[in-house]
Amino acid sequence: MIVPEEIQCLKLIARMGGCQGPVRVSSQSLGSALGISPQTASRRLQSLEKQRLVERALTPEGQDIMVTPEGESLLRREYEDYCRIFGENHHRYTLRGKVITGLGEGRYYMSLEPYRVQFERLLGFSPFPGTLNIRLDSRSLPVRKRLEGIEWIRIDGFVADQRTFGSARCLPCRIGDVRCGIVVPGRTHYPEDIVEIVAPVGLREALGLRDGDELAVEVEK
Amino acid sequence: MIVPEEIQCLKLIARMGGCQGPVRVSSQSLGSALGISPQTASRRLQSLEKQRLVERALTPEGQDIMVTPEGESLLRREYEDYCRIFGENHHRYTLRGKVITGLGEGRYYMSLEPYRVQFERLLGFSPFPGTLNIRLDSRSLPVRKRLEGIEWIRIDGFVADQRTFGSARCLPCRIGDVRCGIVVPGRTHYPEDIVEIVAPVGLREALGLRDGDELAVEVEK
DNA sequence: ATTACTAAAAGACGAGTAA
DNA sequence: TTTACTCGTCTTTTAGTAA
Repeated sequence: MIVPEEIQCLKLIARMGGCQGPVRVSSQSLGSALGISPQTASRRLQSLEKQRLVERALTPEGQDIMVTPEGESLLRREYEDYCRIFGENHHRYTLRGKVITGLGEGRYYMSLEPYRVQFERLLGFSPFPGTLNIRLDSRSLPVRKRLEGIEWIRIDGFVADQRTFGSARCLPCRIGDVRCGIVVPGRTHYPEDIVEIVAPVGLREALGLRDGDELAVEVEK
Repeated sequence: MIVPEEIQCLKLIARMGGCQGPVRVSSQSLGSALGISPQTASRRLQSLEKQRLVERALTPEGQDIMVTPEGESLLRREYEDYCRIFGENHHRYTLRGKVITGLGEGRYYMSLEPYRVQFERLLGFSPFPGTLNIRLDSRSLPVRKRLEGIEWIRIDGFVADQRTFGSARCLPCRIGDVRCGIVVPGRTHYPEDIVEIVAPVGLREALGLRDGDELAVEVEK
C-alpha cells in the first residue's frame, strides 16, 4: 500500500528529472530535501522500489533512481486530481440564501442617474430600479467573508441637490443565467449576512421569486 | 508542520468543492474516503484548522469545511510542482554515452536507395551514408529499455539482387540541434548498450567527435 | 563518504467513552 | 447519529552500528 509520504518522495524524484532518466541521490540529500532522516529516506526508496514505482541502481556514492511507467502514471493521477481542483470551477464561489424584503432604498438609489450610468458602464447593463435582498445561509457566511479578499468594482459617490451620495462597491455575479452584481454601500456598516443584488431585470418577477425562496448567487473570482 | 497525510486530506476537501464553499463531511465519511478511522480523520481536520488551512463549522450531523486562501495556495504549490513535472520535459528522454567505432555496416545500408527513401520520407531528411555508434553509459540502460515501450517508425525490408534486406525500426531524436534517428535492425539481436544514429550530416565531422567523446541523445516521447 | 540493518524512542492510530 | 477526548497498542522513526 502506497502512503502519502511515499508519493511525496516519488514526486520529488520526478521533479529532479526522474521520469527522463536516472537521477543521482543519496539518502542524506533526499532526506534533507524531504525533512526526514537518511534512514527513513533510504527506507522510502526501498519501499518505492518494492512497489515497482522506481528502479534503483546502487553505487558507492549514492544511488541512481528512475521513475518507472507505473510510478509516472501514479503521479499523473495525482496531477489530474489537482487539475480538477484548479481546472475550471476554482474561480467560482457560490453564495446561498433566501429572498427577503429590504428597506426599499435600493429602488431609490438605482433610480439616480449618476449611479445608473456607472453601473451601465462598469457592469455592462442598465440596472433595474430596485434590488433583491438575500439573507445568507449561515454556511455561506465564510464564503461571503472570502469575497472581501477579491477585487470589487468601485462606484463613485457624487453630490446633488446639496446632498452627498456615498460611494459603493460592486461585484459581478450570476443568478441562474442572469448576470447581476452584488452591491455594498461604501461607508455604512452593512450586515454581513445580507447581500443586495442589482440586475438588468426585476429578479422577483423574472424568476418568480417570493420571500423565503432559496437562491444561489455565483461569483467568479 | 504540515505532513503529506494532511495535504492528502486537504486535497480531498478541495476536490469536493471546499475552495468554492463549505462542504459537509463527517469524520466517518472523510475517514472512509481516505482509508483511515473516523478518529484519525477528526484529528486531521483539527490539525488543518489549527494550521489555518481550513475553516470549520461544527454541526450536530457533521461539519462544514472550507479551504482557506492559505490552504488553497498550499494546494496550488503542489499543483505547480506537478505542472513542472508534466509540463514540458515529461515527454523527453536523455541517453548518454560515448562515441565508438562500429562495424561500418551502417555506411553500406544507408547507401541503399530503398532504405534511403524511407528515411527521407519518414524522418524528413536524407540520411548521411554512415551511422554514429554510441556505447551507452550504464546509467542510460534503463532509459534505453524504457524506449521499447514507445512507438518506433517502421522501416520496411526489401529484396534486391536475389538478396533479402531486413526491416528495421527508427526513433526520431536529437543530438544538440541536429535532428537524427536511432536505428535498430529488425531481426538481429542488437546489444542493448549500443545505439546507432542516422543523421542528415556526418556527425563525427559536424560535431568534431572522436572515439570516447561523451554525447547526449534526446528522444521525445 | 555510502546503504541498510537492529533496537530503542517517538509518535500515530483506533477502540472505547462521554457529551 | 455526531465530535473529540483518553489510553493502550502498534507502527514509524531515528540513533547506533556494520558492511
